[in-house]
Amino acid sequence: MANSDRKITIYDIARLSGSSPSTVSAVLSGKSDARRIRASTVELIQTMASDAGYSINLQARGLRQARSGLAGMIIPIHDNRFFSSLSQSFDTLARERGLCPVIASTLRNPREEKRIVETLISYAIDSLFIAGATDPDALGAMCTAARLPHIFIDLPGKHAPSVVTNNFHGAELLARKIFGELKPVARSARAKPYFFGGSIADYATALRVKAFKSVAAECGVPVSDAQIIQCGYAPRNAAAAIEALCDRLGGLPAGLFVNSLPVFEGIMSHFVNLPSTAFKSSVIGCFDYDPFASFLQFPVYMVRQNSNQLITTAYELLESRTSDPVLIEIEPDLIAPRTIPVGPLSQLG
Amino acid sequence: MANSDRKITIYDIARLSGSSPSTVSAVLSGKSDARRIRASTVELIQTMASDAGYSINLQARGLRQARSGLAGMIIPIHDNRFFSSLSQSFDTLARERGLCPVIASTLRNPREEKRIVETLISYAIDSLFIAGATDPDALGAMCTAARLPHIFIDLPGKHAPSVVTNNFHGAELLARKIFGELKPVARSARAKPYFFGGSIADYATALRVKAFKSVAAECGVPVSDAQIIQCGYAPRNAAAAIEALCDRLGGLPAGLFVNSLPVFEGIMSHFVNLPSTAFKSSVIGCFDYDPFASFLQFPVYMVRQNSNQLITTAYELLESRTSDPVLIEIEPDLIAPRTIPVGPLSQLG
DNA sequence: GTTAAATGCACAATCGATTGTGCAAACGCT
DNA sequence: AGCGTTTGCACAATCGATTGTGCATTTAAC
Repeated sequence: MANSDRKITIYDIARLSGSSPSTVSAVLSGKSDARRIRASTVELIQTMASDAGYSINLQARGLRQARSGLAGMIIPIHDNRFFSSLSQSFDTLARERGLCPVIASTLRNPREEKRIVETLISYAIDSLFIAGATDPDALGAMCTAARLPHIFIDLPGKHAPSVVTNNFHGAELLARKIFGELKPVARSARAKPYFFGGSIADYATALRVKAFKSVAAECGVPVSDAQIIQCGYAPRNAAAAIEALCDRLGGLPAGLFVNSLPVFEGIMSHFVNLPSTAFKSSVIGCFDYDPFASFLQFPVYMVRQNSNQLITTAYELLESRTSDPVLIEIEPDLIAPRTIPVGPLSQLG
Repeated sequence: MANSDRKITIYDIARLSGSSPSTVSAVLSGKSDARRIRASTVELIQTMASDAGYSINLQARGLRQARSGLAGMIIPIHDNRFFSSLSQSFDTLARERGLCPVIASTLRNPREEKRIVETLISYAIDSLFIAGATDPDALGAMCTAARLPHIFIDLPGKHAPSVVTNNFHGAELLARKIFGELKPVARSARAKPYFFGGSIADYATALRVKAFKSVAAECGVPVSDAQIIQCGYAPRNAAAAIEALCDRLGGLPAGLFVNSLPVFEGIMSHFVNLPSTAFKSSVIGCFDYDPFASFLQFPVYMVRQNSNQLITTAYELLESRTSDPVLIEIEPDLIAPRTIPVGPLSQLG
C-alpha cells in the first residue's frame, strides 16, 4: 500500500520501474501484446504497480477515450418491486460486461428526467436504458443529439429500439381468469367487473384496458367506460377510489383487475375495514407481482413481468448496434394464487 | 442543437464568442464573479453555449479537480424492499446535493464487493455509503487508503462512522408482542416460540436474537438455542427449514419471530399447504416490513426500518466531516397487523 | 557480412476542463 | 499629468491516462 500524499499514477510506476508511462499504460491496460512489451518487463511493471497500490484513474482514461465505462439506466422509482427487479438485472448484466451501472430515479418528474439524462450524458456514459419515462421521445432526442446508444424499456419510444412487456397478452390472461371465474352476484350493480388504477394516457394501461374490453367481448359481457376507474398509481388515491366505488355499488364488484402493485396496496388499506366474507364473491387479479400479495385472505391472480428477460434483450439489442425503432415484446407470466415461483435471483435474499 | 461531428467544447464556445477558454469555463461553471467577468460577456457566452448545445464534459472537470461529483453506495441487492428503499433515499438526497448517485449491488459476494469498491474508487467518487457489507472493515480499509470518506449503514464498521437500525430495541418491541400474545397451546412441543432465519454470525441477527432471549427472560419463559433456527436468508432454505420444524413439532409453533422478508417469503411458500386453521394458535412477527405481508390470512406484526432516516443521518455525518467511528442507532417502527403506514415516498407508485 | 525484418520501447500530442498568474486598459484621485 | 487601483480577460500549466509514430537494437535470411 502507498503511504504517500498523492495518488500513485502511471508516471510513478514508470519512474520506479525505469520505463516510460506509455509502456506502463500498455501493460496495466492489458495491451502489452499489441505493443510488444517483453514478458519480463510486463511482470516487473505489474509487480511494482500492485506493490505500490496503484489504481487506475478512470476519469483520465475516459477523457482520452471519449467513453467512460459507465452504463446508465433511469427508472421512475427504486422502491418498487418491478423496477428494483429491473435494476438488479441491469446491475448484474452491466457488471458482467465490465461496465459500472449507474441507476437514477426520476420520480416521474419530467423536468428531473431531462436533468438526469443531461447529467449522465455529461459523464459520457456508454449507453442508456430508459425505463418508464414520462416523455420517452424527448429523452430519446437528447440521446440522439449526443450520439448515445439508448434503448427504451417498459414504455416504448418512437425513434430507438424498445423492449416492453406484452401488456395486451398479459392482461388478456389475467382478464380471462377474472371473467372466467366471475361469481354470479344476482344481477346487482356489483355483477360487473372493474378495471382499476392507472390512466388511459399511459401506454401500458391503454393496452391493458384494451385487453380487458376484448376479453369482456369474448365472454359476451359488454364493458362500459364507467367500469374503467382511472385513479392513477398513488396508493392514497386508490384507497379513496375503491372506497367510493364500494359505497356506490354497495360492496365489492364481482371482478377487479388491479393495475399495478401500488394501486393494490391502496386498495388493501380499504379492504382492511371489510369483513372477510366481503371477498367471497369477487375475483381479484393484479397486473404485477408480489409474493406476499398472492397470500392474502382471498385468492389473487397476478401477472409477473419478466424483468430479467427485458434487460437481457435490451443488452442484446444494444450489442447488435441496432438503432432502428424496433419493438420487442416480452411475455409476462400469469401466477396462480398462493404460489411463489422461485426465480434465479430470488434465492439471494 | 449542434450538428457537427465532434462534441462542442469550451474551446468552440471560446472561438465563437471571441473569448478565451478560461473565461468560458469561468462563466459556464458559475465562477464569473470570482473571475470578474463583465455581465455582457457572461450573457454572450451563456447564449452561445446554449445555442450551440454545449454540455460539459464532467470527466475532464473531474480529472482536473480530482473529484467526480459521483456519490457511491453499495448494497447487497436491489430487489429487496429494505435496500431499494435505502436506494431511493440515497438517490434523492444525492441529487438534492448536486451529486450523481451510483448504486451497485454486491449480491453478498465478498470478492465482488471488493472489486466494486475498487472500481468506484477508480472513478474518483466523492463518498461511499457501505450498506450491509459482508466484510465492512476490509472495505473501510480500502476507502481509508484512498482517502475516501465513507459511512457504514445497516451493518457497522470499526473505523468509520456507522448508522444502523436499533436492532435490539426493534426486536424487543416485536418479541414483546409475540411473547405477550402467546396462545396457550396445551403444554405441547409447539408451545414455545421460535426465532427463525439469518445467522448468528450477522451483526443484526445477533442483536435480534439477544433481544428475543431478553424478552423471553422478562416473561419468565426460558429459551433454548434449539429455538433459534439459523437457516440464512434464502427463501428456499427457509421453506425447507420451516417444513422440517413443523414436521418435528406436529404443527406451527405458538410464536414465530421471522428474521427478514425473504425468509418470510420462504415460509409462506410452505404455509400454502396448511389449512387456514393452522395459524389460529400462532403469533407471527417479522423484522422488516412489507405492506402486503401485513394483510395475510393471519395477523403479522412487522418492524419497519426507517431507511430515510438512516440515509439522512449518514449524509449529516458525511457533511460534518466526522471520520471517527461513531455509532448512531435509528429507531425502527413496530407496525400493527393490517395497517399501511403511508410514508412520504410511498405515494409515488 | 549485408540487408531486411522484427522487437522493444520512448516521445510527445491529445482528451476538455480548471486555475494561478500576468498584464493591458480603464478608472479614480490628487 | 502622474500614479495607484480596479476591471476584465488571456496565457499556459495541469490533471492522468491513451495512442500514433519513430528509432535504436536484435534477429533472421541469404
